[in-house]
Amino acid sequence: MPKLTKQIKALVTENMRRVILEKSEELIVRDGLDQLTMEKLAREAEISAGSIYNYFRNKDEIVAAILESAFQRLVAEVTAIASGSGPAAEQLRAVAEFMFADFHKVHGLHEAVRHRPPPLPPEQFRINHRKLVDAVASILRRGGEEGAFRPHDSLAAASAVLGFVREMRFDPSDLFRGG
Amino acid sequence: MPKLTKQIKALVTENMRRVILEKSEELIVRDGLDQLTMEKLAREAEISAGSIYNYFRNKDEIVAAILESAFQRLVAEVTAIASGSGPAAEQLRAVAEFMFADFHKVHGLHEAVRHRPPPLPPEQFRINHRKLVDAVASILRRGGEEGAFRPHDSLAAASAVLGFVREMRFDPSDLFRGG
Amino acid sequence: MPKLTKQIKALVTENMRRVILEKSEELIVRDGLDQLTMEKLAREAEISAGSIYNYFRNKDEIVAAILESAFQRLVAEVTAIASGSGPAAEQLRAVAEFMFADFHKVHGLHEAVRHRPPPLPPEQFRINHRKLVDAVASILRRGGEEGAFRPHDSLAAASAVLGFVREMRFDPSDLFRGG
Amino acid sequence: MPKLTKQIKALVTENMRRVILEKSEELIVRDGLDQLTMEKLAREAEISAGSIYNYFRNKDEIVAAILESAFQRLVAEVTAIASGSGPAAEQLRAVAEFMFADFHKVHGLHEAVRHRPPPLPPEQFRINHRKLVDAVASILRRGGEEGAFRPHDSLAAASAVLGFVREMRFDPSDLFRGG
DNA sequence: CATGAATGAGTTTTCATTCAT
DNA sequence: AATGAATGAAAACTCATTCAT
Repeated sequence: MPKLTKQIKALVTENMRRVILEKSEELIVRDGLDQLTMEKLAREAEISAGSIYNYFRNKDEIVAAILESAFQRLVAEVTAIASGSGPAAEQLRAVAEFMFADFHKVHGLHEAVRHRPPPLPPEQFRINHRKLVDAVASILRRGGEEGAFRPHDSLAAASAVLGFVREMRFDPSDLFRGG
Repeated sequence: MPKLTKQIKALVTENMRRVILEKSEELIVRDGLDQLTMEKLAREAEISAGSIYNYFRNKDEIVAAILESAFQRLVAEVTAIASGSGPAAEQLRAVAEFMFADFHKVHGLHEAVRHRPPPLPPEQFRINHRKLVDAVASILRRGGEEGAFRPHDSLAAASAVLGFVREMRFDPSDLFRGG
Repeated sequence: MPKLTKQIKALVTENMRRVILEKSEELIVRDGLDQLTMEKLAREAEISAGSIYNYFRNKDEIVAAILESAFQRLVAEVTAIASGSGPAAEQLRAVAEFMFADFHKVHGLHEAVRHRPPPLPPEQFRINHRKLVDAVASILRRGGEEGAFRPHDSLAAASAVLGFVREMRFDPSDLFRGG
Repeated sequence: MPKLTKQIKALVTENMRRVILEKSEELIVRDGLDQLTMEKLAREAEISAGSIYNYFRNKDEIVAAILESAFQRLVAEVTAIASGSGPAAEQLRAVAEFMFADFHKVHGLHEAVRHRPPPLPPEQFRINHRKLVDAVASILRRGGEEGAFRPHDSLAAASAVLGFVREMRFDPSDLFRGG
């Protein structure tokens, strides 16, 4: 029993953490980081403000966890696409489509958080970002070999692709109108 | 005398505004918008916190002024490059180089401010951003005519270029290493 | 338990609100509204300044609550006297006595607050004030019927009575010395 | 010349003081005491904020001077009426009419100022107020002798009269409608 | 004397975090 | 663990008063 109880407790705890993170992310994406108060988060997660501190040491830890998880989600998805089969051009389109929906959020989160003392561990960010670039680069490289893309520096091109997608969110409606 | 005095005062005032804006920008770029306190700004500008209010109605007005001025600086420079003579490819490189140094700051400012209530007038931002895209697009278009660039949708391509430059700042050191 | 706990909490909360209001009123009456700071009030109520905001949204809400409650107290008492039995002359004396002690405070509060933006809802004030005038007028009317008072316009006379009492506080010691 | 110059200067100074007082009074009556800032007053009096301090030691001194002067105006007028000829009943009506217009202002000022540290010299206020009561009382007394008024305690009655007039301003429109 | 920018103390309000229950 | 009131450290902004020019 004690063992089982412990496991259950761990599950409940993990679930609680997840709920808190999800609500936080939702609120940050919707209203911005500086509009996120512990009270608001507590209300949204349907617990008390004090209880949050049973699951996270402080607010910064929550934000860090969100960033990490959101970025990992993105990296995982893009990596999965890249390691699938099919023509590189198709994969690139798939990546763009997914990122267009999700990258926005992830990078919005990161921007929101870039300048906080202490700056959230940039190392982790670097690693994740590099994985992302690498995944896209691998698609581009393969596309080059397939003859689908012109010769290029695939890392630089990957950055261009990522940057392009990010740029879209500023005003997608204005673009693609010919010119 | 009164006339002269008035002119001098106006100069001093204008200078004070400039100093405050410069210091604010510096601090925001360095530490982020939510780390900018009036006290800190006052210390940096070597005046008292209360004095700032002789030059700006409130904090938001300062931020708005910074954004506007920084963006205008960027737009002005890029537009100047675009309207110069010389091969499009050269101009594009010049734009990229300038933006690589400056865009970072400008867009960092904007990101820092994007989620704040009340959001700085987005209309003005749209207008400036559009000017930027247009300037780059005009270079690309001319480059197309010159045969330097492949056929493309120049507005979309301009976005890609801008996005590319923006992306660089995440980790420029990692890129351009071949691939 | 939760139910009981909730009830107790509600009681404690209500008590806290009452304490805050009482102290505020005391301070306003003693030192005037513009001498009432949240810090001073907190000290007096033996809590922290921040805690007050658990019970009232802001300072204005406190002032409004005080005014409303103080005026209602007065109106209730005077109405009670007026609706009792006994000769009108006696009632009038009772009203005057009570008001002499209390009206001072109530109107002091109102005076203190009359010129503040935003002015507390004047409609509520009008309603309360009218109830007061009506209560006194009813006494006077009955006194007229009883032959205790000369014929008069009872609303106007009620105003005179109220005004008389109010005037007293300026210098009660000087009056009633014959003349 | 020095003598003449000195006189002229004195006149100018006196005029300046008058202007400042008039504007202050105007602003206090219109917006309330706590809305009166030195900057606002300076703007209204068409001088600079700093200059005011050449004519008054500080803000409190201005307020005190206003009160004194306003009250004296009232006392002077009422005393003049009381010492005139004509039936007491007429005089009483004249007093009421004048006060209805002016008392409001004067007492509004006093209320606005009653609770300030240091409390403006209450002694002066007492003296003025007593003069006012006396003037009205003298009318009432003479009216008694003339047989126009019933026998009464004239000091107390004077207070009633003054209070009645003061009361009017709360809601004159509602009164005198019969009852 | 006039000016008006500079000051700095003071005020309201917010919010992450703690802790008694 | 859960709760939610208490705290206290900011933060933005105001304003009477001073003082160099």
